[in-house]
Amino acid sequence: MNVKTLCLGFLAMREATGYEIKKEFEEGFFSHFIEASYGSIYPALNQLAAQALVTVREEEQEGKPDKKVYAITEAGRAVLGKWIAVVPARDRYKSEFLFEMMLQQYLSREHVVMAVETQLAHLRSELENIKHCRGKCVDPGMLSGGPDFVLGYGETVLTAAVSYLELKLVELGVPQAPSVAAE
Amino acid sequence: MNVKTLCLGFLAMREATGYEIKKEFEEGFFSHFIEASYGSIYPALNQLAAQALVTVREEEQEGKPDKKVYAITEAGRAVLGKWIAVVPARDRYKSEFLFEMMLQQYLSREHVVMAVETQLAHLRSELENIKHCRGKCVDPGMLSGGPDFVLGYGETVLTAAVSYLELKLVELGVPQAPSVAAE
DNA sequence: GCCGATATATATCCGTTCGACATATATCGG
DNA sequence: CCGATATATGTCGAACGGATATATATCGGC
Repeated sequence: MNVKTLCLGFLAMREATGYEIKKEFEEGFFSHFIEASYGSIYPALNQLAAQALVTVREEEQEGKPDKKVYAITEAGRAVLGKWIAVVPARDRYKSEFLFEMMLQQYLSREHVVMAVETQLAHLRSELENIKHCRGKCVDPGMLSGGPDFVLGYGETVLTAAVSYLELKLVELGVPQAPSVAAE
Repeated sequence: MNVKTLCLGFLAMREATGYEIKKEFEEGFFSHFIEASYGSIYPALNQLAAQALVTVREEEQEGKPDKKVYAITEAGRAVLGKWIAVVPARDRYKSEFLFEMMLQQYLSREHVVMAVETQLAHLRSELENIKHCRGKCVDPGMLSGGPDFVLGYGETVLTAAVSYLELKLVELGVPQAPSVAAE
């Protein structure tokens, strides 16, 4: 599933600029399971426009740089249906944290504790983000099933991970869960 | 955390060939949170050897291709400690499955059910793999903390995901969980 | 008041990495 | 006997990530 498909999929929900897409891939509904850099988003949008799967509308702004707003076309919606109707590939998961934990014997106890606490902070901030996304989700005529399903999945998995690490911190002899504010 | 570090980290546990490293990244202890292709593993091993962080021993075999067995050096263990003693970066997670679920409205109900069942099969096979790894883990003088911690983390997260999807399948009106043999 | 940091916005560059392919041999099942 | 699978190393092109460049406006701190 390449960046072109990801951008087209996002534009199927609402029109946006390249900058906004990147931001939403970092903070929005898609942030838990999608990653893409400017270096791949901007070329992808150009290609989509060249194939007439999206339209571009240049808007001049005062005090801010001009922007190019991309919107999906009917042809775009049609090919999107084809591009995503494939047997989903295995999830891909990479974790520096677990790699370090695997090689604990090469690290000091202090570093291990720090790494676990860092990971906990990351997981908790993602959980916060999901709650925030749920808040945005209720009012608009939002496609109900999709986001709900996806946010629930993320919430379930992250909550389980947090519980596991909190337990492990106790086993490591760390006083108490330093509350949510320990970012 | 680049492929060079990953290979060095693996070789810190036992000596191996490039082929074996790739296999273990797919099936072994590291498989749940590490990915690397031949196209990056073989060049990485050559670089590690050039820096004298690993040694190479060429072994001729009958009926099989010759192999190059890589083993970490003392210098290698020293730099490994430095390379992994960094604040771990955020986990990276990409999921075609969740992307498709987000865009359910562009898919048929049959496809959604198929996608969920495929995902369930993937998760269950990973869980099986973890159990299998635990089996291998007990007897050798294996570094106890590391693998245990990591396998437990994976087990926790995967189990939570499986439960969530089983529930969603019922909500989708799919008769019954088609047992573990539904790969 | 000015200086640095942050936000908005697009774009390109280089290095890393992936996925597919090439090569070679041996075994196993239909 | 033929194709698939396993062992083993390696390369190549395309995709991709991370950093940087460019331009402007605002906001907070000293």
